[in-house]
Amino acid sequence: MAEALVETPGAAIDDACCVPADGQDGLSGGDSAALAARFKALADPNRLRLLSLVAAGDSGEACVCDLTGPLDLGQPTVSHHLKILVDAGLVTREKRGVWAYYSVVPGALDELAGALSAFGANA
Amino acid sequence: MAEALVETPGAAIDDACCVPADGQDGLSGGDSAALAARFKALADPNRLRLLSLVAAGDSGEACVCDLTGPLDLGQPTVSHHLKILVDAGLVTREKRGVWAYYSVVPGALDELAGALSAFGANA
DNA sequence: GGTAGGTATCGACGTTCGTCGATGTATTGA
DNA sequence: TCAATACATCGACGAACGTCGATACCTACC
Repeated sequence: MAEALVETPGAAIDDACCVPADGQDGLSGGDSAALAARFKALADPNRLRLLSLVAAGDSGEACVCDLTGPLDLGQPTVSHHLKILVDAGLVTREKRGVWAYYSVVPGALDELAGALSAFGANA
Repeated sequence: MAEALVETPGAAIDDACCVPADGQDGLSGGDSAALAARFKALADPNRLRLLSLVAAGDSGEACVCDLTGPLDLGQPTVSHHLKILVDAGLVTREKRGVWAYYSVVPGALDELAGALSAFGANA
């Protein structure tokens, strides 16, 4: 890191690039797919706001009717986004009576944060 | 930039759900859009593998020809994905001679990781 | 039983995304 | 000068996504 200048031109420039391929450096296909699936659940502004609202809820939870108002979205759309967050393993659904309460899965976001930090640690 | 996460903790439950939570509890629209834009850049398995390969490169950098092989993608597609990562501010492009070297922006992924941890801290 | 309210699911629509082949641009070497 | 290489851009195609209205499901209350 921190070496901007290249090696001397001319000599090592013939086939200097395109050498590595020394085994599988990066993520495996399965790992990248699993990670990407969870990042995809976070790749929407409304879902991020849902997650924020749920985490800021009274005891870390909120019901659908609390979430339709601040988002300017219809109730089916909010329910759809919540299902995506549940399928990604980021929030859980608990039905109490008529209402459905959503809460953030403990550690799920920290796990993703750790994966991100691991990327930067290599640089 | 994307700092302020949540304030104004929710109100107490009366006898029912749906207390409108008058203020803006969660992320603002702009913050959520900015965060979602960067998560969207991570929401693809091939881009995650690109990021991993770049970070695992020789001095934290790699050129396009190093990346087309392990990914089973065409060169235009790899270039397209790299452009998305550059536009998201996650990697930088530096052209040296004929080759274009990509490297991970220091701190960019840690910033995202911090935003994720802030979500979980509220639960 | 019947009614009312909260939530999930379904079908459809327009938009965005991922991928590719073809082509353009820039740099190197003969 | 010309040819070759490395990379970016363009145009197009199919698939997936976000949103909505309509509707079905389920629980509570009369």
